[in-house]
Amino acid sequence: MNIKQVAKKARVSTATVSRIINDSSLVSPETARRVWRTIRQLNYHPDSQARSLVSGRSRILGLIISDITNPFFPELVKGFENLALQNHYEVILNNTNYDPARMATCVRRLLERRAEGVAIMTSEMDPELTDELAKRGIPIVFLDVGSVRNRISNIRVDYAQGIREAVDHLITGGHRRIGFISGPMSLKSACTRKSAFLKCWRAYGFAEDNGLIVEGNHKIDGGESAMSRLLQLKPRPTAILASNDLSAIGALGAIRLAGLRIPEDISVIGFDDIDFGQFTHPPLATIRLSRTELGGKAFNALYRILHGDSKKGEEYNVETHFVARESTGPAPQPGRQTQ
Amino acid sequence: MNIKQVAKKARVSTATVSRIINDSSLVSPETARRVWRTIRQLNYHPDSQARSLVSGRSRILGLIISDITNPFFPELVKGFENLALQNHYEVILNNTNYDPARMATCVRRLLERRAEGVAIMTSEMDPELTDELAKRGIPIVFLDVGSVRNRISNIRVDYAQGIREAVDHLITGGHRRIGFISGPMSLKSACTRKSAFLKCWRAYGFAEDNGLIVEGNHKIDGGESAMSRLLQLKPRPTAILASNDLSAIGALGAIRLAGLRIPEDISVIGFDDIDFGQFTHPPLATIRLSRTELGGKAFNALYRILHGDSKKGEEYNVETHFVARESTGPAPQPGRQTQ
DNA sequence: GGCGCAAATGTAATCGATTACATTCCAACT
DNA sequence: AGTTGGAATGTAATCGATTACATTTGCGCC
Repeated sequence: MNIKQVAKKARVSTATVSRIINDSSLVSPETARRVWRTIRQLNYHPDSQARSLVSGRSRILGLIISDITNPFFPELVKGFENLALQNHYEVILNNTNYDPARMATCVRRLLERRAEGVAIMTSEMDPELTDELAKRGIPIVFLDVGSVRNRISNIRVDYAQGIREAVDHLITGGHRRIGFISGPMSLKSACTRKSAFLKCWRAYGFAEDNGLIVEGNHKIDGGESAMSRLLQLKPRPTAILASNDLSAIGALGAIRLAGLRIPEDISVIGFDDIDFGQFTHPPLATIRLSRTELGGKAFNALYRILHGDSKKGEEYNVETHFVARESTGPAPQPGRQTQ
Repeated sequence: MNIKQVAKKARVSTATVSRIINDSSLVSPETARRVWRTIRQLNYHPDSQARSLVSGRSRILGLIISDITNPFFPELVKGFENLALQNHYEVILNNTNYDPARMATCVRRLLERRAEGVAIMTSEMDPELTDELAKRGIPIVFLDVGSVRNRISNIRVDYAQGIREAVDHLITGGHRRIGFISGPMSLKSACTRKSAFLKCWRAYGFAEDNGLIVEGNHKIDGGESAMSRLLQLKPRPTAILASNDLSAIGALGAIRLAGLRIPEDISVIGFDDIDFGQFTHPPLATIRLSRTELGGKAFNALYRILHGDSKKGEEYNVETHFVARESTGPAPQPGRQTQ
């Protein structure tokens, strides 16, 4: 079922069939109709490998993430993929599983498949690997990476905005002792979030009190243990900001386990706005980061480079915003603090 | 950076380079070393499109699912992908978003990419589309589809086993009125689960009481509203089985909202064993369906067909098992039922 | 020394498309 | 009538690999 068989059956040359598949404008309408009928009859599907071999365009994009089972990523993938498919690109999804060696494998495979562009959101990125890609002129878009090398585009996440809104909200509610549960410091994105928090913190003139910042692991159990450490502080923090929603959900559990009430005793705010946050008890206030938008912007960045509408190395921006839900309330009166 | 340039630089023919890339046994070790050095120097990566064009093997597998943002799927994808990558296959992931038209697009794209095999776990599968694939001899594996046409392999999920274990557990605890929150009846998998429950139900000699079976939507909000309907029954059910964990989590919320305690007033059991279930309050008992295993078996089924180790149309099996957690307990004494 | 054989390597056809260039055909214009 | 031009279509080179078949080389043996 190749182009020759179609050409033969329709009594035209392969060139004509090819023209019809790609752009019928150079072919008489009558011939086009006849050939289309043959194509349908034979159920012909052009071989994209052959097409891209000669055209030099694979119509494949790579998307490299850490781990699809991390609830942060599915929406991002969906946002990227939907746009890609609409624009007739195929997406090859790569999970590095937080393993640098696997990352190298991913890049090699994308090179062999002749991917036209690559979007990357992982911590374990060896600069040599990006050079591999860059050397071949393959556009790269990083998502949420602090410092970006020359000629590599970046989608910045404006953490500061959302954090400012959240802290404003807490301060308006009378909170002054705010704890922070960070992600694992081995993860670049966790560091970025922590330093955005710290920066906001200092901007409010608060002293940097290390006891109020504890490290979790961006998972629920890490949030639980981080929170139980925070609960031992005296005076206890009246509000908690977590580096992601999973940590915050863990914190909810630890607080409840300690016999305290949310938000009467402690307010909790997460980060990301994963779906589950709406259904925790109480529903989790959070800072929304639209991952669909993040994925979509990553695709657009690549698309614009591939179509010459923009240069490599541009910066894009995704905003974050505070989402109020029932897990925050006014600070408890100092005297009434239980325990 | 193609094979010719490597051949030229290493002063050998392209055939020799090709042999070295694929299987050096026909080449003198000395030449092989020299050519490998050149390959590394030039940073040559063979073009997989060209390779598969002539070899007739794309080393691409398709994986078609409904929606990656549904927490059921990420682990399945991971299980499939990990094995595929280990065996040097590339995976093209397709989300149909529950849209039959999009499903058709997915299949067409996989045909054009000359995928060597396709694994499918969706409801919206038009038999014409599978025929398209089957006609071209592309092996297909369905995951968890009730009735399967000839020459199509199937990974069966043994729902009965897990449900039996769960119901046994409840009955041992004295429960006799057990409600069931089903998924949307528009989804084939939801129907399969419901009928497995009903079958088990009848096997225990219980009368089929339609009031005890209400339809949710496999999401949290649907579980909430289904549960609040179940709470209006008199006498109220003392235990609930849900068609998936999200529905069960919704049920937990509705029960708490009604001022009842879990498990003292009502026991709840979910289905799937998603990660979140461990962190609900109380932790959610569930019926575990290993999605990693499901994905892995799907790959193995395809792999064995592609390597001639098995025929098309074989059946595989994935077990399900009850996982006890704190959301179940003994049935409340009839007299002591509140409200 | 010549023959045969195996190991090492090369030559060229091939996969299925695209596309530059060539050809054919017919209408319009001088 | 002859020339021109453009529309429609065809011919054949090309993309980057693999591989059947051909060739070269070197060694052992009689």
